[in-house]
Amino acid sequence: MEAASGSTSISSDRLARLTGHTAAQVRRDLAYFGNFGKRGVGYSVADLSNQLGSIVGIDHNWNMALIGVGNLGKALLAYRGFEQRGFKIVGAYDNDARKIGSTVSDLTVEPLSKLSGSVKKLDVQLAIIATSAESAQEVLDLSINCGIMAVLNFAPVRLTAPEEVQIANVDLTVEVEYLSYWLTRK
Amino acid sequence: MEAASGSTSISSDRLARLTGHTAAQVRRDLAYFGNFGKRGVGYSVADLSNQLGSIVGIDHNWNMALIGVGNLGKALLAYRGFEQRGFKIVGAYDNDARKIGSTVSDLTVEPLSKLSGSVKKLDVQLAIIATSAESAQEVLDLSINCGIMAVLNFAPVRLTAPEEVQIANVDLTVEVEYLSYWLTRK
DNA sequence: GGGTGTGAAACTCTTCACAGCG
DNA sequence: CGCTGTGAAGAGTTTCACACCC
Repeated sequence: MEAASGSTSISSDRLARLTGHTAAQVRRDLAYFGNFGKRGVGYSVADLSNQLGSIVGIDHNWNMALIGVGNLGKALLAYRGFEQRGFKIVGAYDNDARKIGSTVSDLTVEPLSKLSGSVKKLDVQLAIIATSAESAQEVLDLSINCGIMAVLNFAPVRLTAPEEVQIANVDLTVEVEYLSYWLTRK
Repeated sequence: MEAASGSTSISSDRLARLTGHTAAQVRRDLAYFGNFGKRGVGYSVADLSNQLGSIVGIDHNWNMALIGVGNLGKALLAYRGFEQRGFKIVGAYDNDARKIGSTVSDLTVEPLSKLSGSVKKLDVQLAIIATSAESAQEVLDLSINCGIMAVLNFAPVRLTAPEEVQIANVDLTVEVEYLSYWLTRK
C-alpha cells in the first residue's frame, strides 16, 4: 500500500483521494474515453498523461491574446498555470497610452488596433478579456471581427455574441457567495 | 410588452433572458425560497432584491482578509464586485518586506504576523489566499489558527484543511480547458 | 487479492405543460 | 388573459455493487 511516488501505476481510489472525487466517478469518467486501465493494477501514469493530454487538447498548444493590462491582466500574464497546460499568451493589448509600449512578463503591450494583424500573424485562437465592464462588449465585438471564436471573460458583465462564438465567464463573486451561504448556515 | 426599466415588476421570462437561463428554471429556483411572485404579473423587483439579498447574505456584510499582495491580490483589492455584494476586504497581508507598509486601494499592507490580531479586531470571517502555490498551505494553516472558517483559494494547489473549514478553489484553467475542448470539437 | 469496467438503482437537475390565481 | 407555481416526464449524474480480468 501507499506506493512510492515514482510508481508507474495509480489506482482510481488514489486518484479520487487526490482530486476530491469518488473512486467510482473516476473510473466512470476514464472508462468513457476507452479502457486503458488494467484490472488489479490501476492506470498507467504514462498512458493517463498521454490520453488526457490529447483529449483536453494539450497536444494542440493554443495561442491566446490578453486584452486589458490592468492588475488582473498582469496577474494573468504572470500566471504559470496556463503555459503548463498548453495555453500561451502571445500578445497583450490595451488602449491606455501609458501602458502601450511597456513590457509585462516579456510581452510588449500593443494598442488594440494591432490585434487584427496579430491574430493572423501569431495564429491566435482565444482571447482573454480583462478590461473594465464598460469596455468589455466593445472589445468582444472587435475580437470576433478579428476572427476569434472562443473568449474567456473576466469583466463582470454578461456579454452577447453570436451562437458560434463560445464565451466562458469567470465570475469571482460566485465562489464567495457560496462561502457566504455556507457561513450563514453554520 | 418590453416594460419600461422603471417598472416595478419583472417576469420570469424577462429574468431568464437577462440571466441566460430558461423561464422554468427561474421560476423553480425562486419558488424554492417561498412564493413571492404574483400570478399574471411577475416578481416585485423590490421583493426580489430583499429576498435574494437576505438569502445570499448581503444583510450580513462579511469582512475578508486578503493574503498575498501580488498582481492578483492588487486586482482583487481593486475589484468592485465584492463590495457591491456585501463582501469587504478589510485587511491586506504579505510577508514581502518591499510591500509591507505600502498602500493599495486604500489599505496598508501588513505583515502576516498581524493577521491574528486583525481577525479579532476587524471581525474577519473569510480569507482570500492569493499567494504563490508554495506558500498557500502554510498561509491556510495560519488562517485557520486565527479562527477563519471559510477560505477562497486562488493558488493553483489543492489545499488540505479540517472538515469544518470550507475552502472554495478558483481554478482559472478549468474554463480555458473547456474552451479548448470546444475548439477542438469544432 | 486487488482494482477495473459497467449494469442497475438512486438521485439531481432540467424541461414540459398546465391548473389556477390575480 | 398573463404569468406563477408545480406535478410529471425526461435527461443527466452519482453511487452501489459485483462480474471479471490481471
